[in-house]
Amino acid sequence: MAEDSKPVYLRIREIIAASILDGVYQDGDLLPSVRALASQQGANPLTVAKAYQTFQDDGLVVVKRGVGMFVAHGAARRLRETERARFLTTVWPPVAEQIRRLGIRIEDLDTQKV
Amino acid sequence: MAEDSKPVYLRIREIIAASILDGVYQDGDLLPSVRALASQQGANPLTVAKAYQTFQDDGLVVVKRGVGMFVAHGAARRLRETERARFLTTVWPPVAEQIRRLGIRIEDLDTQKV
DNA sequence: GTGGCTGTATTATGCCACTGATGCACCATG
DNA sequence: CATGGTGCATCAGTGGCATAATACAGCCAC
Repeated sequence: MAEDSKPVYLRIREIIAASILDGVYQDGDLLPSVRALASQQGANPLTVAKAYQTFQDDGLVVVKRGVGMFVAHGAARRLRETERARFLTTVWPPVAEQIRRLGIRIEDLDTQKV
Repeated sequence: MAEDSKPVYLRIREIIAASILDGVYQDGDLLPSVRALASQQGANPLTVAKAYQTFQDDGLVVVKRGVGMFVAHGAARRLRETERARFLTTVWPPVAEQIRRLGIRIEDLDTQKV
């Protein structure tokens, strides 16, 4: 009843973004091919391509046609900044309101463990 | 690019839930009619009805056909419990992970103000 | 140059959630 | 019983998403 079943291409986008943010793929690294990631995730190559497309639009990945997709220069830093801004302005406010409304204490939330 | 554009019936569901949790409508109170809430929210009556339907399924609102919808007995308490459980198991974990991944400090988040 | 790997364009199809318009069933009030 | 308010069932339209089957274009190692 929540937001579990999001579009596949957005799910895959988050997987890629998380990998970049966590440093699995660093500046200049070669990313998994659309076909490889597709078969790994059990999705259609075009769906994966659609996920990659969103990063291309933001200039976070560079395409070398015939070779593959590479992490753009400073992608992790830029991605972290934009995601951080998006989180603070879009994600957090409703979450905070829900915390207040439900009477949840901050101490009850594991903020270190995860 | 986040979860801003959710289905209308879920948006309206949240509005109703928030009103109940905040005590705007208490046990036994008459809720706004589907048509009234629809015109107020600029939505279709059926869309509002679909939102109300989710509450009926959980026994949180009682329908008196030809009269209106009423807040069920103990609805606020039960709603708070289920929403709290859902928040802790479904909503919070990914949020916490994002906080960690983005390197956001808890002190940066307004948890009192909102 | 050939084979094999990349990303991409094209077209078509199926699916499902969401939304909407209309009409009907029910009830309180006078 | 007539009126005007309820909720609800039915049918249909729309759009986004995912998949599929091809085919094409670029690059590299051999």
